[in-house]
Amino acid sequence: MPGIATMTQAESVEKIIGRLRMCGIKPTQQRVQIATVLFSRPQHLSADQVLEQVTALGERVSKATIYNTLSLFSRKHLIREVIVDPSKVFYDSTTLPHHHFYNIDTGALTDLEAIDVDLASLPVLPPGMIVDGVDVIVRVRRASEHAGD
Amino acid sequence: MPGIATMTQAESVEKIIGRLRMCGIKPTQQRVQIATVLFSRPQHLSADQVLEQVTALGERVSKATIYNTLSLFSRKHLIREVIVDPSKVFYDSTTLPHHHFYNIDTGALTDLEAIDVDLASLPVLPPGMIVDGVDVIVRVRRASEHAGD
DNA sequence: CTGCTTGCAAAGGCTTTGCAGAACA
DNA sequence: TGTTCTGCAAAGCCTTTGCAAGCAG
Repeated sequence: MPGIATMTQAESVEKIIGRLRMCGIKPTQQRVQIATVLFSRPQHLSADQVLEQVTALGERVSKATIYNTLSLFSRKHLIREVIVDPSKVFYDSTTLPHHHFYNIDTGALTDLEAIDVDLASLPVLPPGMIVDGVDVIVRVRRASEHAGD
Repeated sequence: MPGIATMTQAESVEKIIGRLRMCGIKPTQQRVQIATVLFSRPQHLSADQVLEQVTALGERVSKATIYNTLSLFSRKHLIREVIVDPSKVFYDSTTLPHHHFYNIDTGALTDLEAIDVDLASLPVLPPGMIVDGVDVIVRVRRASEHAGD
């Protein structure tokens, strides 16, 4: 165990393993490391940032595995993909329903829980279709920013 | 003027030029062609689809120009970028406020106007920040679809 | 005419893939 | 021990960029 292990709740490794198993995910070493980073606290991370943080923990996981694992976790609803920009996919470690602020200027993504989306007013879905999720992204920017070029 | 000009309201070319000028966009031939495609009816098109439709009109516009122009139009708020998937950016020719259904299975994007987003409940924004836009994407899929792998 | 635009093709960034070796049950 | 996962590197896709030639006002 690396010396910096105490920087996150490394002691909850067992909990993380349980969580993975509960979702039908085989808890390999890399997956546990990635999950440890994701669940150390609620946050939004890009694939690259996940890689950086795993590396910062003194572990080595390949980029391919990062992508595969994040994709697997999303598919299993362990985390949620938040798409704010064509080339900026974040993985949100909080699966509780909430929405997001996206700061266009800085690229920062923050949580937003006080917004109401009236799902009751949804039109009737085509037969056999179900709602998989609702994403609300409030894009904000500096007021003084130039809107055009 | 190509013979297929009547397939869309080619007669509104002047209106389109006016619209571009009103937004401070120099109405070049390519831009008018692209705008003609976009505004022929309310729709959501990817860059590639715009290129296809322009080509279908018998015109030739380079891919680079398609990208540059769509980006310019968005920046000038003539159209709106809708990001539903990391590699699926649509350009919405309807700028009236509305939201979207995204069919995960088929990739189809459709309009949705009956949803209420209670913007009044937005938390206070940091000073100097303004809301640039609110995107609501309701992701739907076939009920029988397998959720995991 | 002068500057902005276009087009081509190459470069760029992020993500996926194929296959051999390693790890897990 | 068999299957699944990992890592590397190459390939892939979409988008952006640089530069010379062309169009708009």
